[in-house]
Amino acid sequence: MDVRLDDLDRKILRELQRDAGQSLDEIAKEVGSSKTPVWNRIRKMREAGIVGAQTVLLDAESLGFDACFFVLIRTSEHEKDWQDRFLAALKARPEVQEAHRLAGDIDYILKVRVKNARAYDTFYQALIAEVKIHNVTALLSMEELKFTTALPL
Amino acid sequence: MDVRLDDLDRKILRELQRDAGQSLDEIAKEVGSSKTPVWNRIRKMREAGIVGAQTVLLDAESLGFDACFFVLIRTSEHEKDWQDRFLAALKARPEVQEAHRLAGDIDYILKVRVKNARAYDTFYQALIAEVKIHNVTALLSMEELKFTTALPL
DNA sequence: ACGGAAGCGGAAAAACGTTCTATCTCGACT
DNA sequence: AGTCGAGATAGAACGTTTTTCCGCTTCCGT
Repeated sequence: MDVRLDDLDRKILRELQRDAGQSLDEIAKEVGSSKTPVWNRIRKMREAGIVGAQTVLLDAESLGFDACFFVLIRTSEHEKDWQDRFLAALKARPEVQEAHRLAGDIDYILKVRVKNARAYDTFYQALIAEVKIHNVTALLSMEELKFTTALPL
Repeated sequence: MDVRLDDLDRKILRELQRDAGQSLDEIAKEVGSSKTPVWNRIRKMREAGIVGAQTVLLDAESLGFDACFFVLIRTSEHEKDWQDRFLAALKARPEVQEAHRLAGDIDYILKVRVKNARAYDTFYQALIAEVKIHNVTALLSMEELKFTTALPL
């Protein structure tokens, strides 16, 4: 079920990333093809899991989300059970927008988006009450200089 | 130009975040309204800049982007001119998916998505050749535990 | 050169976005 | 309390887009 992508596929993906709202005709014109092949290729890439969710990006600030933290986590616990509970806690909390397990010194990094610093503290207290964490450093974002979900194809 | 959001607006935004591909009828049924108000409200929120770009999320791994780094940057330069050049460099590089200016000890954090560790090194060398940076720490992601662009409304 | 599979462009059918209009709701004012 | 007006709503109407279908071409293996 794997799909080998050619140049046309990549052009289509580029267009979809740029604006998923445009019509097939527009995409077809842009990539130099016609409607049917564009449609078939998108369908295949969807089935293959290359193309995932279609979404809109909302402006966090105008919705009152004024604080964004990057949270660096060190833990002394490395058993499976602890990991499972930690992961479940992260997935259950919508303010956690991103979570990565890292190589090296620091074990995890989270990106947490909340309404204000107090909301972050509430989140933080709830998290450390739920799972044991050795060391936490929070980095507060003052300004989002760049944000994109697009991959450079 | 500001829009005060009511409960219906938030329901619509929640649906759009969940799946921006569904039809107006589906959204209307889900939020308990009809097509026209849903359409008008989305249009207004678009104009107000609350609703931004519509995009698809692609699977980075199946497209060969196997490495993701978080880059912590300290600099000794804090003049306007340096900042401008640094910002321009970040915006020009598509592998930089996210960049924040931070409060405190560390000045900037970047999220950099590349095909492999070598590609990261290429990026890193190019960046430090372009702008003077005092200290850099790269955190390598082993596993993306969670990713969402959705805000918790 | 031939056969077959895969991909293509264009046409038809179904679904959808967008506009319009009449109706409804709700708050302000007398 | 009653009335008026602004703004929002449901539903129908219209034009566009998606999705399916089909015949044609291209390309590869034999």
